Amino acid sequence: MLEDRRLAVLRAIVEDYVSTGEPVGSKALVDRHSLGVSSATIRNDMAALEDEGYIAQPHTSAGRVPTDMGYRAFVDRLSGVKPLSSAERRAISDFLAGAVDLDDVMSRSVRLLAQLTRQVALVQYPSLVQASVRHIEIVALSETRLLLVLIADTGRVEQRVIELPAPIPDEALGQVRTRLLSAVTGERCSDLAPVLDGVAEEFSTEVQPQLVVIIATMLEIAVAREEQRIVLGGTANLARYRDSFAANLEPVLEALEEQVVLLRLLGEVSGGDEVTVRIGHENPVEGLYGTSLVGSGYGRDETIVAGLGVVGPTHMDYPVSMTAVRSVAQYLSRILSET
Amino acid sequence: MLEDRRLAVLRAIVEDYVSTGEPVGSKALVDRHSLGVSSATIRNDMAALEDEGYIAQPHTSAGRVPTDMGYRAFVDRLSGVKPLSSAERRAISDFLAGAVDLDDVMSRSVRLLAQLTRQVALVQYPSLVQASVRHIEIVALSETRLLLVLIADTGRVEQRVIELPAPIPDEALGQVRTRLLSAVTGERCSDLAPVLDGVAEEFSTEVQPQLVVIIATMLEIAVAREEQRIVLGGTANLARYRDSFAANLEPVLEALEEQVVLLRLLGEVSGGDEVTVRIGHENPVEGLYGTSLVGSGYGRDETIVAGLGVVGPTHMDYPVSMTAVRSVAQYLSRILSET
DNA sequence: ACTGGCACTCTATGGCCGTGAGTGCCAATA
DNA sequence: TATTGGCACTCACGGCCATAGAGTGCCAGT
Repeated sequence: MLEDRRLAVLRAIVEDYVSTGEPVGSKALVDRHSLGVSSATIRNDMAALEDEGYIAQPHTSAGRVPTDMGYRAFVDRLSGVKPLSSAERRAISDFLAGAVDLDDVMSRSVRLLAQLTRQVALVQYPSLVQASVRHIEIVALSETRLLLVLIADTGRVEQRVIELPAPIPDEALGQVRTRLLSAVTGERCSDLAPVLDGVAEEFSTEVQPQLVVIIATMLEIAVAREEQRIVLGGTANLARYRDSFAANLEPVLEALEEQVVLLRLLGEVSGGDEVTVRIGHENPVEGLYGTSLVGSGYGRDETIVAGLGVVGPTHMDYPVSMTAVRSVAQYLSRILSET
Repeated sequence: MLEDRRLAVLRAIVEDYVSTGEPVGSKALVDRHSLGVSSATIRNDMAALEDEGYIAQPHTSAGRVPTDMGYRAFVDRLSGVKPLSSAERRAISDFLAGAVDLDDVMSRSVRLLAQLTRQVALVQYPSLVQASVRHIEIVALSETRLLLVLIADTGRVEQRVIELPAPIPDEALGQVRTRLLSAVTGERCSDLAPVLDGVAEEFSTEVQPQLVVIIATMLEIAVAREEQRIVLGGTANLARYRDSFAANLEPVLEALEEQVVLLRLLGEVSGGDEVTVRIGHENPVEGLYGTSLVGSGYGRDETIVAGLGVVGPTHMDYPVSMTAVRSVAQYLSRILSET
């Protein structure tokens, strides 16, 4: 009973602070929410909440502001599911309509997510690690240059130009192509190493050095996860904030430029298909202590292949962000599985 | 003589304002530069410069600030060539070292440019319009799905998945592939339409509908596809400014997210291999009235294929930006031509 | 357990004023 | 004629003070 109201107060504080951006006092609280008690009672509750670490005051005689711990409690126990509005449904179906290309899907997704949440959106390209090889293609560009193309069943296409140590005759290249194609088609990208082991030895010693380079490059493309690309959108939304958050955007923008950092962040919140939230100091990156990350994994046929999410100030609208992230992740999974 | 000193004063004002960020007064000017005259003389010159529209004062009894017209004069007639420092040379050669892939070259270039100028850098992918076809590849993904890959001699690789109206037999596909390959290899991308005209009619009526789709897609990739990509880097540099420029980043960030806008801007400054500058209101985009764009085209074998540049506040360091842009454009052209 | 009331604390706001940088003008000068 | 020193004037900025108001904590009463 008492606990219940305290949590209701916390929820009200979070909601008010998120919408106004200013510390919220006891009087304003009872005015805006029908809590059924007087401001004095609220004050007692607020004092208790402050003792427990859920809220804090910027200075004496100012309203209260949620702490990271407060947001955490809000997210874990208080925020209800916010259904999508019809406009949002329409936006998503519009987005579904024009999907042609994987690149296209990615850039549309990131724009959609940024628009729905009015925050910075991140979408990671499907990883090759969990994917299977649908096809490979080897094209001779010149005597000593090859183009190697690898097509995964997620629709992702990777290509790499290979510089050969020596020319390779056309008929030998044809044999190599056939042999490699039959070896890797349908295999998991992560399992290519054992499959390709020993293949070079099947061929004459004249083409072995070239073949070694080709196989090495193929493994590099398939396994090296550092190649992961992330698309970013809605950066301008950061500048919309007029509070202290906008005052030091620098570390945030810096973090957003570091692919490595982003991959690490997304990796941490995209373990499953549930929406995960990192709030303020829960972030492993110093520059992001004032921001929160809402993310989720998405996948193909029940397997998580990549992550997506949004980044914004800790005082973001979590319910909106969480439902948007969840929905887009689901739609994206559906599209991938249909392909 | 008189004209000479007035211009020297203008140059000094621009330089001081760029480095300090604050309106510059007559006294500060004579202190920091050895102009050989007293502050009263400078005041007369400044009044004249103001009459002519080169400088302005934010309010009475404040120092002067260059106008867009002042920057324009500075850029056109006053800024000397600033040679690259050894550290900068080293940065560029380091950048040259690890170039493997076209994607890699692009992302390295943009980072390099952002680092050299400490501003937002843009690099446009080489256009296909001026390029020739080095190779095409048609891969059957399933009965009714093809992957079409086009490799240009700029190193750019475009791919597109094609949904066929009906299956196409393997042997027919082989013929189509051979025919198309011989038709387009070595041709200019912009000249593909006449080359491919009538090719469909050479084949049996059963595969004609499919072939039409394939050819249409190829043309789309090669010609119509103005879907030019632009890589962007150094956005965090925008937030480094502590003056009024940082106060409204929003329109700038918005403009930077609009590929269309960026393409238009870059297109305007990358006509030739000379560095071009758009200052403040010279920009066609309202949100960029407070920014300047320094850009240049780069190319392959004397032909301009794309543009690159930097975006920053009008009070940027033009000499630094201009030399950086020029150098990177030259190095990029060299790399492309070597390929 | 809740409420009304009250004293207290601070921040934010606005007016006031002195300071100083910067200007324009003018008479004197080389 | 171009330059200079001098001088009065303007105006943003920072410090200071008083006031207003929002918000708190506490306590006694129900």
